[in-house]
Amino acid sequence: MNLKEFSRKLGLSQTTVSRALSGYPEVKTETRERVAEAARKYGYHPNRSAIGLATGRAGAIGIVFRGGSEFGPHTSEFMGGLGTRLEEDGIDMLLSTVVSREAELQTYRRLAASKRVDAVILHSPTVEDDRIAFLTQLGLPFIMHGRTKSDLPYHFMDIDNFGAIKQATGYLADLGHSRIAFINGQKGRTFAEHRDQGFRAAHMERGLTVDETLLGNGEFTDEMGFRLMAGFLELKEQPTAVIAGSMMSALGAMRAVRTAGLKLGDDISLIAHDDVFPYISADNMVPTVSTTRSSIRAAGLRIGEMLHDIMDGKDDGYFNDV
Amino acid sequence: MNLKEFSRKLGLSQTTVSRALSGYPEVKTETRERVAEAARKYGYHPNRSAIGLATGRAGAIGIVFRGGSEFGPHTSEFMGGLGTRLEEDGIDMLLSTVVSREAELQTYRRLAASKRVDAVILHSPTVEDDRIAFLTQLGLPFIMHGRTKSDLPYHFMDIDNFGAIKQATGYLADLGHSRIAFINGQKGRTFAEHRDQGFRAAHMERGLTVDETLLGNGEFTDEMGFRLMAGFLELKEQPTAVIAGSMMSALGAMRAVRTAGLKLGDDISLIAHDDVFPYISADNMVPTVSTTRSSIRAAGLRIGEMLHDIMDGKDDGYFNDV
DNA sequence: GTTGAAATCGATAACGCTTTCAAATGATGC
DNA sequence: GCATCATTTGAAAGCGTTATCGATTTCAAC
Repeated sequence: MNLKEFSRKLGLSQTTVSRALSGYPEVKTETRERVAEAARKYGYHPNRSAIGLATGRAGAIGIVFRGGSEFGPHTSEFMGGLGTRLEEDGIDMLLSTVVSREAELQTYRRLAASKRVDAVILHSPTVEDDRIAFLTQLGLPFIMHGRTKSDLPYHFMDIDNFGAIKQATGYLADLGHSRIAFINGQKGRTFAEHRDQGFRAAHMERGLTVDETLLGNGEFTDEMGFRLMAGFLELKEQPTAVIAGSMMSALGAMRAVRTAGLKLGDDISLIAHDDVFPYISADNMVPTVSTTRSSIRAAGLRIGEMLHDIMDGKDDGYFNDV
Repeated sequence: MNLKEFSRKLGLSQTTVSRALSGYPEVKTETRERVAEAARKYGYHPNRSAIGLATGRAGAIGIVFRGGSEFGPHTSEFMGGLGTRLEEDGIDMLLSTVVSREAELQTYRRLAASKRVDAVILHSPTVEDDRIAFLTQLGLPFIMHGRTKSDLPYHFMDIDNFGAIKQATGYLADLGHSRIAFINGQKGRTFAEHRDQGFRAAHMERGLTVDETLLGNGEFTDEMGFRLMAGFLELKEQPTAVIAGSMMSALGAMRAVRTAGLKLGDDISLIAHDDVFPYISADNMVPTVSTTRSSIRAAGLRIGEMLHDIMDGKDDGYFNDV
């Protein structure tokens, strides 16, 4: 059923019905209710393509994933939060999977040119992220989940990675640990750099020196956690504590500790910093202090909120931390 | 830039350009190439809303997630595979998150009525799944990932859950185990029922009887794996082997075994059946036999393939296993 | 009663594409 | 050369909305 037919059923013009449905003020309350009622009854929903063509807005936002492998549990949680918020405004989420960074940019270009989305969300930023310049130049609005260095102003939403790791490190140091290992994220990623700085800051504040051999970078996988931890344990001077950057690397690190015949909690203390995983219980880290959870789901909700405002034209006031 | 402007630049009519770009045969090869070249050069991409309006096709498929919590690693892998395939046809994936089954159906109604998607993908089927009837009646094409009981014909894509668990169970039984525990998925889910049948079939073939107290159902979480396993270990007659339905429940089960002071591999054998998780190494299950991986990513690819055909009108021949 | 402003409503022109049908061009056979 | 047919191009009519005006109704105030 289309507007024409639907409005004829109501004995009203298309214009009035359209206005009633879109919440414009110049329609009598009584009329509006009658229209809404009929829409429910007949199950009328305006054709989204037609709306898009007439308004120039797609009513959707885009997210591009690279390799599909970025599609981990962090992402899942994030999407859940984001989707919940966007649902309220009737905005859909368009997903694209892509193989390279080059292809990612091409996708943005396509999405923008074909007007499939009104904005995109960027994730997994690197320290120098060319997407900012690209999208700015393209004129496609975006919000970055995370942060990067940029001369251009841009919207972003980030958590305090620096503070979280600084706090965790400080906690261990205050317990008397002087040899603390750190399994950090991939080198080049902004959050990893920030965490690194937090790690160092905690040391500096206490007059401790950082042993560079106790620092490791890599993906947040079980595998990488194992490899890095195993490496630390082979050092002449083993660490007495370790901070894992995610639940996954913590699992791997635990395995390495076990394999080495050591006991977690007694021989080595472990702190896992991560966002909430509903399907992995923190109890899995039994002899462990798990700190600083910053629900990534909440971040999704918040970005949804920002998106809403940006699409409404309220384009300012978001160039800062949350 | 729109078609009008773009075609003027080329000195051709909109008709010809449109045809050239959409691959219609009645356009000279030379002309087609000239158009393609110019499209690249100027970055012209047809407005998707306009195409949708003119053709009646949305160029997108929809997937609805409930609660956002269904959005686990299985899903991630699946989406990766699916997206890769759809990309080729320029079809996008539309995600919706929703809170209840009722809301899910409403979403399908909206997506269909507003012509936002051409088809949807159903996942996590229950034994009696009302979505089949609903969507059939709605006239919205769909493919179910998994299977359900239904009088109506429907497209689906499933793996051999029965066979996988039967094989795993048989393997353990042939090693001499007679008390095998089974941590299965949620009761009511089709795949869980199929797996249950496989478990029983393996016993039956060998003249073994199934001890119902060694069967457990629940979500595939670490937590649930722990709880069920801990329960099994409190029985007078403990199991000597256990099959975990997923990596997550296996992790929980391992924890329960450790907590009980037992040693995996010596006191208890464990088989984890699951699809490939790129970010959890199977090594984490050290003393474990991990069998039967059926890449869920491949399932995504396959469904993308089916979708392609269905949208092309080749609507038959898919009512069977793959 | 009039009148003028405010509140409602409607006719119609976009929006950017596809597609039908007609026209033009090119090739072929005699 | 010319009729015939195949090949290639174009003009114009939709597709289902929104948005811009203009028209009508309502109603309080004179």
